[in-house]
Amino acid sequence: MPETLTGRDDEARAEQVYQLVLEGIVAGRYEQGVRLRERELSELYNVSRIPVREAIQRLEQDGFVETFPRRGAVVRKLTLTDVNELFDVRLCLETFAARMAAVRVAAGEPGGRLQELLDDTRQAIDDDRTDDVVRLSAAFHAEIVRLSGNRLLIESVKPLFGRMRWIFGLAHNRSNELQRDEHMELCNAILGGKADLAYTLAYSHIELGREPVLKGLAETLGP
Amino acid sequence: MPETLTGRDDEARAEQVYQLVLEGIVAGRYEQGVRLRERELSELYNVSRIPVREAIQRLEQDGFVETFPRRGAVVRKLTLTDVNELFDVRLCLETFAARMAAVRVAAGEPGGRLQELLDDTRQAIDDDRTDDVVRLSAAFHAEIVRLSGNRLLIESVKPLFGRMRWIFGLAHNRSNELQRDEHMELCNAILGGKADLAYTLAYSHIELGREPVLKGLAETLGP
DNA sequence: TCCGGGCTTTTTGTATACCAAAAATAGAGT
DNA sequence: ACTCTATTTTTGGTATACAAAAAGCCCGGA
Repeated sequence: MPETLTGRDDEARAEQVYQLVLEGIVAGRYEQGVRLRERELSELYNVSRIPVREAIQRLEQDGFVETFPRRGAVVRKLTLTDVNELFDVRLCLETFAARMAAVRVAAGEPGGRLQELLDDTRQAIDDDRTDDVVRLSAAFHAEIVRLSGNRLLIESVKPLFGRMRWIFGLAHNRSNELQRDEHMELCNAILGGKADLAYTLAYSHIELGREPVLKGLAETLGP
Repeated sequence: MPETLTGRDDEARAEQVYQLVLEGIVAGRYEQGVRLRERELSELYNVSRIPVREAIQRLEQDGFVETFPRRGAVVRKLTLTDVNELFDVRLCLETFAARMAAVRVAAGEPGGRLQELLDDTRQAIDDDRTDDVVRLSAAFHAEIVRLSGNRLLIESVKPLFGRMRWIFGLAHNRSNELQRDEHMELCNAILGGKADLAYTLAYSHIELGREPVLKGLAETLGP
C-alpha cells in the first residue's frame, strides 16, 4: 500500500512530501544513491510535480539529496568525511550556542525546556524507549541553540540537525547513560550561568560523540 | 525599460531570476518590506511562475526575503540585531575556517588564490574601483573558507556571505587600506601555516568590522 | 468620526497538460 | 566485446485553470 496524503489535508502538500521523503531516507527505505524521480514521487504521494519539486529543493538544502542539472535528485551517499565535517561545524556553532545560552541565563533570561527535556530523557532511558531517547537528545541540543537567542544561528544549525538525525539513525551511539550525564552537566552549567564551563562541556560532549559515530558508520558502510 | 531575460538562454531561468531579484534587493531597488508577488516578477522577467517560486525559495534560504504561508514573500528588514547575529556567527565559522586553512597549507595543500586576490585588491584600491574592492574583499573571505576544505562549512557560510554583501552595500565600511593590511597579515599567517595566528587574526579582523558596520547601518536606518 | 462586519478582489498553492532538450537506454553494426 | 546511433525517459519550463486564504474595500452603525 503506497502511503498517500489522506491525512490532514490542511497542511501544505510540499511540506508533507518533504516529511515523507525525509522519513524514507532516514529510515533507509530510500537507499543512498537512488534517484528520486519527480513523476514517480508525485504519483506515489498523489500530488502534482510542483510540491515534489519544492520538497526536493528543501531536501537538497538540508543535505539529504544532491541534485544535478537535467539529471534530477539523488539520495546523498554519506561518507566518513561528511561525518567529520559535520562534527567540526557542530563544534563551531554549538559550543558558541552553549556559551551564549549561559550568558543569557546569567542575564536573567528563562532557561526554557532544558531541565524538562533532561527529565524526559531520564524517563525514556528507564523505559527503554530508544527512539524517544534519540529524539529527546536531539531536542536538548536544539534547545540550547534556541536559548542562544541568535536567530541566524538557529537557521544555520537546522541543516546540521537534519544530517545528525540521519547519521545517528545509521550509526549507533555510545551509552545513553553517559550522554545523559554529560547533558546534565551541560544543563547545570547553562542554568547556572557559567559561560566558560558550558562552552568546554559542550565542546567535549560533541567531540566525544565523534569517534563512536565514525566507528558505527564505518561498520554500516564497509560490510 | 524592464530588464528581461534576453541574455544567455542556456542558463537556468530560476538562477537568472534569483540573480536579478538579488541585485534588485542589494541595490535597494526593491526596498525593505515590499512584497514580491510571483505574477509581478514572472511578468517583469518574462518567465513563468515556477522559476520565480524557485528563486524566491532560494532568496529566503539566503536571508534576503521572508515568506509567510499564503502571503508570499517580503524583502526582509535589516536590523542592528541582524548585523550582530551575523558577526557572531561569522566569528564562529570564519575563524575556524582560517585555522583549518592554515593547518591544511602547513600539511602541503596549495594556497589557492589568496595571494592573487590580495594583489588584485591592492590594484583596485589604487585605481579607486570601490565596487571591485568590496567584491574582492568578499572573495578573499570566501577563499579562506574554501581552503578550509570543509564542504559543509562552505555550504553553511553561503547564506552569511549573501547577507554580508547586502549589509556592506548599505553600511559603509571602514578604511580599505586598514582592511587590506589585515587581509595581508591573515594571508601570510595562512600561507605560513600558522594556525593559531590565523585564528586570532581572523577573529580580530571580523570583530573590528562590527562597530563600523553597526554605526553605518544605524545611520541609514534611523534618518 | 471612527469602528467593525461582510463583500470583492488579489494572490498563493496546487493541478493538469504540454513541450523542448538533455540523459539514459536500447539496439544495430562492426 | 565495443562503439555509434536511434529511441525512450526524464527534467526544466510554459500556459492555463481553480479553490481557498489574505488583503483590500465598502458600507452601515455607534
